Amino acid sequence: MVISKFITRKKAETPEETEQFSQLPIEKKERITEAFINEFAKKGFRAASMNKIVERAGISKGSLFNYFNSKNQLFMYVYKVAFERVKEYLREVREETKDEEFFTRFQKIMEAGVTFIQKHPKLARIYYRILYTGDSPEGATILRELHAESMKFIGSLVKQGVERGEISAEIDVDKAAFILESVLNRFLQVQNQNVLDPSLNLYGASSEESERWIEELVTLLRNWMGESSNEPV
Amino acid sequence: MVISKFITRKKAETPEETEQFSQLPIEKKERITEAFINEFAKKGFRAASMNKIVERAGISKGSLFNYFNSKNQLFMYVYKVAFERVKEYLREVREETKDEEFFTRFQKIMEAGVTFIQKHPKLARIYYRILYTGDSPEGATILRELHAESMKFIGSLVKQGVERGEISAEIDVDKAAFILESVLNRFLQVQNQNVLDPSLNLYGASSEESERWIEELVTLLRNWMGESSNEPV
DNA sequence: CTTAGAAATGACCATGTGGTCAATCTATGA
DNA sequence: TCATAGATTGACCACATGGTCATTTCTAAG
Repeated sequence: MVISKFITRKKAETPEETEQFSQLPIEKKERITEAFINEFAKKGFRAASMNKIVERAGISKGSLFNYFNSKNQLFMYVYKVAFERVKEYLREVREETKDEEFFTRFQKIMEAGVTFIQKHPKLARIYYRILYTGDSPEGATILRELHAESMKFIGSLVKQGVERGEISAEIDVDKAAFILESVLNRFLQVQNQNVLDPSLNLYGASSEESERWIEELVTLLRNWMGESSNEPV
Repeated sequence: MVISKFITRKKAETPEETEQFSQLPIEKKERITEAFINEFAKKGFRAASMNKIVERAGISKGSLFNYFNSKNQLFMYVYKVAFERVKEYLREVREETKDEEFFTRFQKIMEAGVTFIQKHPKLARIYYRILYTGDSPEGATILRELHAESMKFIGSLVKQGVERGEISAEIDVDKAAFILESVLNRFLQVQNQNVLDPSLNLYGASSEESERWIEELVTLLRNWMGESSNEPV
């Protein structure tokens, strides 16, 4: 019966939405997508229940499996949606802060990150979940892409900062990018995960509190790595 | 039948090992614990299968549920074991590097982290998993404790560094600790999660490569925040 | 109003889950 | 040798899972 494995396979599993699903009325599509995101954000991939999703979305199971061939494909679709939104957002921020001085720019990027998480906490949860559960191998692929983009983004900022003389010229660009990316990532993480936040009181903090934190962090970083710093070893 | 809920409850669920389990021959205990760790590291809490664990450990299901009252309690036990080992390790490193200069100390701590992950990759996986799955609420409690410890640890290092004049005195200790902790954490994360490592080539890197990376990172940090740095704003 | 084709449905399936417990085995002491 | 108490077992349970598909419902053209 090995052959049947190949014969009965319906379609390749792509992250793309099925034709049938894409042709649905927008309102219904959105309601369903919302239900997907909620369930995956709450439970992660593996524990997410197709039955619950069906229930939340108010459609029948048969329909769901007409729209998507498998749980995996459904997840890939959700993930792709989230991914696109994040990329879009990154692009906007980069454009908006194009002419700012390096550290001001970095500060605004951090603030934008906070805003994004506050606006889309569910998507953030999905992102942070997939990172470590590693449930869905294809998800990992997309994630790698996303992360690479983020590193490239920060890396280019740093390089530009050096060229403009806003950052000490002798600095190792890659390492500096790594450090900045670490701080940025960690900060957003703490905003999103109360587990990590026993003493900082940043989880669920107000925008004002977050912004003050960011400002102080950036001030610190600026004094450390700003171009007026001492000569390197 | 609400009452039965309380009457039939066997024991409070503590992370402690059961009396019965603790009295097992050490060899058997270790074999079983190993099986636990393997399964949880591979699948995470929710997807880990008690049946598989039983199979791996070579014991019967009845025995397993004699040793631990529930999957949750079993997980708590495993987690506690891992937690103790990490704490123990942290303590050692702190003691060993007591008299070093701040940045040298920080460097050694990073190296120690890498070593730990290389020695106990499974435990690291469990740690990184539980972070975001949030499956087990009690697990989150322990995790918070661990993280708080790590922050306290780095915080005290920084304070000491300032007192000794190895770090610029005007620096905000909390923020500096946050930054250092971010970098440390991120670095270890990248070592452990290939998803995060598209360009850095640190995942599964040799000790030598890791150490060179660490050295360069620390050099950078030292030049930025070392006491010979420029005056703060 | 009829009817053909598409869309939606939910009962159903095999499989796997965490957890139980009466029956069996084992080791010790008399 | 037997009796007894504790440890060990695995068949068994109710339930949930992802996925299927024969049937019903909807829709729109003739």
